[in-house]
Amino acid sequence: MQAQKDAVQLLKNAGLRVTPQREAILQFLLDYDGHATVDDIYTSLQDRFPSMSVSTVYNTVKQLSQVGLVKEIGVGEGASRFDINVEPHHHLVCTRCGALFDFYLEEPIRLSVPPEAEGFEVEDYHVEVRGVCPRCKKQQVS
Amino acid sequence: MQAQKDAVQLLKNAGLRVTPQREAILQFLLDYDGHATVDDIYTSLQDRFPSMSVSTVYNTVKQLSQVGLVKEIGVGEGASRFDINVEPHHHLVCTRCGALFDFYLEEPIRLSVPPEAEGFEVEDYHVEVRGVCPRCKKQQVS
DNA sequence: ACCTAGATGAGAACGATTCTAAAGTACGAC
DNA sequence: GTCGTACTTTAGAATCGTTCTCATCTAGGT
Ligand SMILES: [Mn+2]
Ligand SMILES: [Mn+2]
Ligand SMILES: [Zn+2]
Ligand SMILES: [Zn+2]
Repeated sequence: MQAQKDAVQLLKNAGLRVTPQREAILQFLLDYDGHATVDDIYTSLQDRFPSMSVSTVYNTVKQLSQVGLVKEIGVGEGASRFDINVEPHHHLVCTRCGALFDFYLEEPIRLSVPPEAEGFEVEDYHVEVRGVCPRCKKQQVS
Repeated sequence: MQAQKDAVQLLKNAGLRVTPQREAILQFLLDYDGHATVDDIYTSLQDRFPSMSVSTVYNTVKQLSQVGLVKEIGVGEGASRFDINVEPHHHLVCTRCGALFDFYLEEPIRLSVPPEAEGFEVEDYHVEVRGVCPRCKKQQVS
């Protein structure tokens, strides 16, 4: 009885037109275990959509973000990553290999806003924890 | 008796060669109230160094970061910003105008690391709070 | 079946950053 | 003070991720 993660239905519910490319991109993200870049998506779908443009991937992930089906994560260097996990959560970033891991805060942050930002209206926040992932730690020389 | 923020001395102490460009860039950041981009620095020093290359600014801020004299802040879209405030602190980012404000956490975060990231070695972290700054709130239509 | 707002595809354009290679300079050694 | 050399600067090309343009195509309502 649990909500089926059907790409077509999700698109329809979001009020987006269902195209083969959109369906494939959303399905890819639903199946993908991790935080895919546009290029990850693009290359993975080359076989099935040899003529799909990289613009289409950009357009699609942007719209999926706008309707809240995915979340864009821009950490450190390089390309944005797209996260099918849209719950509020945060990320560990490996400074060696760029790997990303989800994590959750045990309690929400409490911040002291400086006078010059008095009245700042908080929408949301994201914590980026940098460090060395277990895999890179193992391979370390030192 | 307080530590003089002399650009030349800071460079020497950091073991960096003192060049006019470096001195000017570091001095600019010391005087600048905020979070300057490479282009901010570059354009502001055009008068004094008409032939300075943008590469020099990139090279210099990278080295200043490496020796810990400045901190590179990469929030959201657009160009990196460079922060002369190297104490651990975090940022409010205006999603309308891009303005950046410092803030401090009242207490350090406590995170629950998922099993697949077991053993992740934390180096540091940065909290990016998105929202609407007081100025943009005032100008708002709604 | 038809119409049209919206989507796609190819490639150009863009902004930020890095790279390259040649010419210039800081600074330690003498 | 002069010299040598390792480091720095410069201009421009190159790269990377992303956005834009516009002609063609199509999903989905009528
Ligand atoms: Mn995530
Ligand atoms: Mn700051
Ligand atoms: Zn790693
Ligand atoms: Zn603002």
